[in-house]
Amino acid sequence: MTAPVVHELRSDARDNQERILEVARAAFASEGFDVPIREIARRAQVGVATVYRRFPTKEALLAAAFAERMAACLTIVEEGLAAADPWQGFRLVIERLMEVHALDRGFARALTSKFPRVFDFAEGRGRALRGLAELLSRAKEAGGIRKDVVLEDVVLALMANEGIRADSPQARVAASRRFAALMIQSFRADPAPVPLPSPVRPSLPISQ
Amino acid sequence: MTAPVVHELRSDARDNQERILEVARAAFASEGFDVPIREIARRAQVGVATVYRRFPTKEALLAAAFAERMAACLTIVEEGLAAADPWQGFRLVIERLMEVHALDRGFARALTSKFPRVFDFAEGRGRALRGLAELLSRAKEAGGIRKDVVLEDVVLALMANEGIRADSPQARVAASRRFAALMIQSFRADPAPVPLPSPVRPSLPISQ
DNA sequence: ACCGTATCGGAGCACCCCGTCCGGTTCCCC
DNA sequence: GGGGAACCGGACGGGGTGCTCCGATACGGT
Repeated sequence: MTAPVVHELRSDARDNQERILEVARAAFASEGFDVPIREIARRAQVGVATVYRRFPTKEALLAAAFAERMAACLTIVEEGLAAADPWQGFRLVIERLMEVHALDRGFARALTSKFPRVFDFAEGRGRALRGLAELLSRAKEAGGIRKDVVLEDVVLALMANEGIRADSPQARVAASRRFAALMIQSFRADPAPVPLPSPVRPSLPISQ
Repeated sequence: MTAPVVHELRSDARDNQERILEVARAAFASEGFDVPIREIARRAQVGVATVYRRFPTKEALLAAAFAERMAACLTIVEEGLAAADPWQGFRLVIERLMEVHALDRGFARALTSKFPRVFDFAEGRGRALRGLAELLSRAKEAGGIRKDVVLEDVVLALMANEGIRADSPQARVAASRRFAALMIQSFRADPAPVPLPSPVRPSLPISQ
């Protein structure tokens, strides 16, 4: 479903495919999904045609590269649903989703971009959103979250998180952590302010 | 300073320049700043060379097109500083800045992107940020905003706002309005939750 | 060791982008 | 209205991207 059939491949072809996927994941994660296929082929020490033989289009490569990220997101949501305290579960899910998105720019963009093609993203995204909706509903019922917060607000927050840029992945994660705390604060029903993680310096040249 | 000299231009050249700027502003606002120069020339009913004659590089055209948006941002900040209640001023500034950014995708991206070249953006951005810092400081002192909120958080919020996508400019503005309210809520020192504007549906296909 | 065949990989195609060149056109002043 | 300078705009060069073709290569069963 996610990875192409590896069974009947020759050994060198299998090695190449694995190397291509590894390289593609790393490239898309750090540089976003506009990395040229040629560049991925070069880094995987492989010809362009070899990439296209395994992944007939760039979109297919993107889908394959992001499949495990999507699985990670679904796992995060399910773990959140399994948490004893729905409020804590919700909080954790937001934090962890934002961290995944911060770690992989390409995945985040792909997720919130509407790809017309096959791309089983729609299905995974739908499942994740349904899980989020359920979690949100429970957290609201338990009194942890304002009643007037809707699922669309959570989506809004996740999209917004994607707009955050920073120079390094670490800086992005730190910024996302702070941002997650701020958003959660604004969702919270309990009026008492919660402590925030340490502030971060975004990539903008501030005051100069 | 912002617009090139118009004085010694022939009448047709002046007309063309104005039409190019108009078209460029509209195009960059609605489609982001990766609109091809050819396309702008076509819409302005002008040859490519004519665009390049007035604006020697695409960056120059961007700078010229965004100059008035930058002025608008500075005006917004100054009006916020002039407000009697620093908290209300801060609130209004955030809301209005986010609205401007939502209305002009290209400008938002240009602002938070670090252009290496001339681009007097750095100066305007610096002034805006200093104003924001002053406003934030006053609002904190007046007790409207949490003491642990720093200027970087405001920048974070503005960058995040840029990540919000929607199908139409109206939808973007509505989404930004909601987002601004959420962020302001999280900055607020007063524990009582404030009402939010009506929820919005982001461009993501939700639950499907 | 050998050979058929799956696989490889670089050259090549079609397209799009930014920015320039130069012959033709238009304005403006007299 | 006429001439010269300012101006226009399509064609062009250089570079980049997704994707394909086909001769060269390497695997692996015999």
